[in-house]
Amino acid sequence: MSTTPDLLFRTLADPTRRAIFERLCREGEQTVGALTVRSGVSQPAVSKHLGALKQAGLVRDRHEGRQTHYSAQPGALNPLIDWTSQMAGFWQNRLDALDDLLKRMDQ
Amino acid sequence: MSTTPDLLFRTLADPTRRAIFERLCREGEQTVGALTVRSGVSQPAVSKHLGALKQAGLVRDRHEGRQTHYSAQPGALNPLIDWTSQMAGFWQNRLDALDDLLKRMDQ
DNA sequence: CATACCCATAACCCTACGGTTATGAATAAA
DNA sequence: TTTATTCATAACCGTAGGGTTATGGGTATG
Repeated sequence: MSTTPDLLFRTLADPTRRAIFERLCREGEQTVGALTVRSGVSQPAVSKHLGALKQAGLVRDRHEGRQTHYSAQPGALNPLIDWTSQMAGFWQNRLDALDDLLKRMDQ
Repeated sequence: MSTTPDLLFRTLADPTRRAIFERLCREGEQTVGALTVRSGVSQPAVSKHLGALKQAGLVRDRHEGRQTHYSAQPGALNPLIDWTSQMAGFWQNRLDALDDLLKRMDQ
């Protein structure tokens, strides 16, 4: 039983937020300041996006002195993977059923 | 090169719309009227969602008399699958690099 | 022809939410 | 201790978009 992918889809729907998550996946742990550079938005905006990503379980934070390091938590993508393969599975099942039907009609 | 999953994420982010797509995947082709029943929203709302799904390539429509039949187009999920495995891949690469580093330090 | 049905579109409303600036708490540096 | 830095939160604004009702075009039915 996979948990609902609802929050995951909503969280990843925003391009800016998804870009931040992609950077964390590609480049590993980053501070808020580092993520703000070339994000195209202000530091508070980045903080809010990181908050949303954290609530969705997509990132972890680690405090060190006055800076906060964020890192991706890729296991959180599993419900998404489950959902897509489930959808593909339903499709395949109906294809198999159609195949069966055609075979029986063929006899 | 996978096409951008942006439109896909945005389209699937809405629960009502995603529920319609799920029904089409599970139960196969449906008319707008059939989809409206138990969708929890009005017929125009369903039509708008189907329009969005169609624009994202997630469904196809087929006109027959005065009714329109919609069916899921699961191949359209491929960019999503590509994106998730790419993210998982970046993660794995960085893990491998760390592993290498630890091995070299161990010598 | 008149009527009923199915769907799409238009016009509108309202909320969610992504952006901003302002500010403060916590920590490092002078 | 004073000053500077880093981040999070608050308060606010504007817009995108999902909901509704109203309506019309196209097709089947009486």
